[in-house]
Amino acid sequence: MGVVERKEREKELRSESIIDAAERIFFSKGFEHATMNDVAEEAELSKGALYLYFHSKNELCMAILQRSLHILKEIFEILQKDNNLTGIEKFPKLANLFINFAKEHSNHYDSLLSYREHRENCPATGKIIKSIVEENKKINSIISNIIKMGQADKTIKKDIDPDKLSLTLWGNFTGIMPNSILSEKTTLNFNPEDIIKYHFELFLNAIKT
Amino acid sequence: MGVVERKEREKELRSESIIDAAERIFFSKGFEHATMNDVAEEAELSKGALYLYFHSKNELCMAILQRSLHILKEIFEILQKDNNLTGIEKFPKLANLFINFAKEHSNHYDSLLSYREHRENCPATGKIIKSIVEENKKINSIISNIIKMGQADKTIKKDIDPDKLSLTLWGNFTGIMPNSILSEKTTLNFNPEDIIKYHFELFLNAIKT
DNA sequence: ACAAAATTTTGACCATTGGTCATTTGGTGA
DNA sequence: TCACCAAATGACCAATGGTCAAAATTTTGT
Repeated sequence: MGVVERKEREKELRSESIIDAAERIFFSKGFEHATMNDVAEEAELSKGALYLYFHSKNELCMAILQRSLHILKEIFEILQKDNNLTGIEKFPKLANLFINFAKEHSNHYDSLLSYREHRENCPATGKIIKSIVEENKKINSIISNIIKMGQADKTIKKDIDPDKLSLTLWGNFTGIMPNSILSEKTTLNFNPEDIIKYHFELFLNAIKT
Repeated sequence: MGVVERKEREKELRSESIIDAAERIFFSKGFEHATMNDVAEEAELSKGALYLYFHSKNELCMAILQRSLHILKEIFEILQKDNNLTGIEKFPKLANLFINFAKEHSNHYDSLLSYREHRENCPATGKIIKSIVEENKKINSIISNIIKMGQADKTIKKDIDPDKLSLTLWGNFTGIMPNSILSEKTTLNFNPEDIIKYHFELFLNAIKT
């Protein structure tokens, strides 16, 4: 009698399908202009039902963010597992992968940047926030591991702190690119891609043996 | 008969006093929870009047952001003008100044990070946005100049691109620190300060002659 | 000094929307 | 068939960003 189990599964599915709907709506109309009614309609549910699965519009947004982190993590994971590259060779690949992610999943990339915007109302104890923190940890640990591999294969300096460098890079990813939005490309006509690559180039010189 | 001039001046003053009020309200209640009525009351005006000076709540927020950039620019400017330091010596000072700014003007610092959030509804042709772009340009040019000075006094490598490096650093400032919020300090117990300093340390090694 | 004209300010009003909850629906087990 | 319960509904509410016709205030012309 797996009724309970089935119901649980169905609840999970419904939850996912709401996030699917939210992605379609938020990504097409933009978070601000999308209403919960829109999402409800797209999910073929009533508005009230949404609130059985998510506490607020913001939390729904955080669920999307969680997916974004997950996608990115999967991408980095492939690089981490690649045995044909040395640590230092993997290093600039991180930049490429991130830039590609930003291009190919531009909506999900955007959702990453809206973290501060939507974090507020979501309880830190909630499943979604916990999951986000978890994915974030994993991403940092992947980057950190790649650096450690480089130290093991002697292509990266021993005195580099992998954890600190990992956080530094992650900060860059989420800082440099959106910043290029601020400068409106009027200042200089470098695109964010150039800047990230340049950044990695400098770092490369600083860390390679 | 300087009536027109006087009126213009008064309009400017009123506009500034509205921004003053908005800062007090937004900084104490938070942007989301502050209402235009709150601001109006604080500014001793009716709500309708606010809209004679600012197109929207978001634009009012951008006016605060403009002030934030201005403050930061002034701070960097002092460093730029210091004749007792070499270029490379000024370099890590940038990090310190920014960290101090974030600490001492934490509300204004926060407002910087909300750029993406509030940019949307503001017309790019508006005075405020133009002013923001202007301040941003100046900040980048100050950083860039400091690097050039370092190249002139031979303390920084000639083959470093000052503009690119400037953008890279600016991206860091606005990326690493907020990112530490995301990681909720659970991952590792480095504070953002450590990370920014570490970042600069690495860069220092990459750029010094 | 006064009134017409122009400018600035007001605040009641509107439309929208995030979120709630009493009620209904529909599947489950006996 | 019926009692039970979780899931879903959608009318409803409160809050608020923004509007605009009317009022208040200031300036101008005589």
